[in-house]
Amino acid sequence: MYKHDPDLNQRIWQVVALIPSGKVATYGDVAQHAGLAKAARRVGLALRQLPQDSKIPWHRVVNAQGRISLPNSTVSQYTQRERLEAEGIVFQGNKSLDLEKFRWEPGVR
DNA sequence: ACCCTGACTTATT
DNA sequence: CAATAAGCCAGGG
Repeated sequence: MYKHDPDLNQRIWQVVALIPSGKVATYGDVAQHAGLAKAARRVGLALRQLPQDSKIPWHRVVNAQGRISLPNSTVSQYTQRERLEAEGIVFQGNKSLDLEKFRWEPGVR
């Protein structure tokens, strides 16, 4: 898609900003939509660089297993789960969510 | 250019 | 379902 990378983070954040409330996307999905098909890890970095006062819904990004990919015992981890549940996302087994049901897919995969 | 790291992923045990 | 191993890609030292 893009031949240049003016700012990879911005592209990634822009994609994340498209995820609607009540839905989630995997790092892989975001990467693909940003034109980085196999660089899911890069997405994680971008989110980590995201300022806390940002309006980007970073909490709507989870891993391919439908689990929060933030290190345990971190505040952000709680924050993410709280926000997701507040949007109607339900966790099963108290740790993973149903991707089949909440995954956001504007295009194909 | 080389090596290590990581909010990842998929396949295998 | 949890633990491992092997891929993958971009950053940073």
